[in-house]
Amino acid sequence: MTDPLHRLLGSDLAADPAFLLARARAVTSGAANARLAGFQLKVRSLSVLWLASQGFGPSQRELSEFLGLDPSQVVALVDDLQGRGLVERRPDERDRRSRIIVATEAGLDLLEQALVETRAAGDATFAGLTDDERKTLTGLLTKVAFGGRAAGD
Amino acid sequence: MTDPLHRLLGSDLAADPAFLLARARAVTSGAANARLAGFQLKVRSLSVLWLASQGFGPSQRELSEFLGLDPSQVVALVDDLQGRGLVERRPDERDRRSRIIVATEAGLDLLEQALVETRAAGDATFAGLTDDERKTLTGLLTKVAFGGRAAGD
DNA sequence: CCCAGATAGTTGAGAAAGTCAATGATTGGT
DNA sequence: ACCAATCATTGACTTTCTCAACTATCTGGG
Repeated sequence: MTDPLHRLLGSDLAADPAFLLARARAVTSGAANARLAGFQLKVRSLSVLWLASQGFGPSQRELSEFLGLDPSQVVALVDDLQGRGLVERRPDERDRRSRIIVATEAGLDLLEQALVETRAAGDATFAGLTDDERKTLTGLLTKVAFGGRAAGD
Repeated sequence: MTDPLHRLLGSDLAADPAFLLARARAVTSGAANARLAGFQLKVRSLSVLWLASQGFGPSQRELSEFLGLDPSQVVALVDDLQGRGLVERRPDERDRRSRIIVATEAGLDLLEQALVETRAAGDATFAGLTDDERKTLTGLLTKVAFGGRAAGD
């Protein structure tokens, strides 16, 4: 085996869900980031842009909580996207402390192109799975990622 | 809903496997790290200790590749564990460039205690899943994490 | 109305993690 | 014996994470 991975696949660690999660995430986001590099985006910034483009009008706090990021990280992310004219910070009429993040036309355009790339990256990294398996995987991951607050709850 | 997560669960992002992987990983490793704090360990260092304790005698390069880390990160990890007397760097008789990492008695003791904690953390974070679902999840994750080089190949 | 306490966003500092190039020792092939 | 490749290590540098502070604003109780 020129492949040192093979040997350690028999370890108990290799069967640990937390470890597998970490490695799978590294693989997928690495691949996605590589494909997004041309757009000056990463999965992080793309996620913000994406959420800003579907009519939800998320506040920064909502982004922070949904993405699992510190509020200050969201500030940096939005600063960057706004500086490039991809999103806007709009006032929230109900709460003047809050800012609503919404994608601009340019943001929507870029998003559309970027999603083509990430879908390609996803197809590559999930190539070993059938369509059914992918659905199963996303279902299970949703439960883990949102502590049971899945669609059915 | 006091819970802002709920609203954004309907977004396309919420159905994206790469995003779910990132969030699920953040949840699980966050919980595990919290439980490991008392041992001055994190999932990273525990993984090294674990792999060093099962008779595989991994070299640092193997650790680096298996864990998906830069070799220099492994140096730091092993330095720390070795400095605390939990692992040793042994010469590889076949290749004197290489160092074999193996857990000490103290390392094995600590590992045993630490694994109790991580199992508890795992039970908590995967509480929403049945045993069958957990098996399915680890199977699918293995394929993603190791690009198809799973047990059966 | 006014106050107290909580919350949204922002800033800045410091720790941890990730990336990359260079180096010395060693290996294997020719 | 030589040369390219490999392993571990170091150091520099960037990115990401985590926290504490601060301002502006909201909410609920008197």
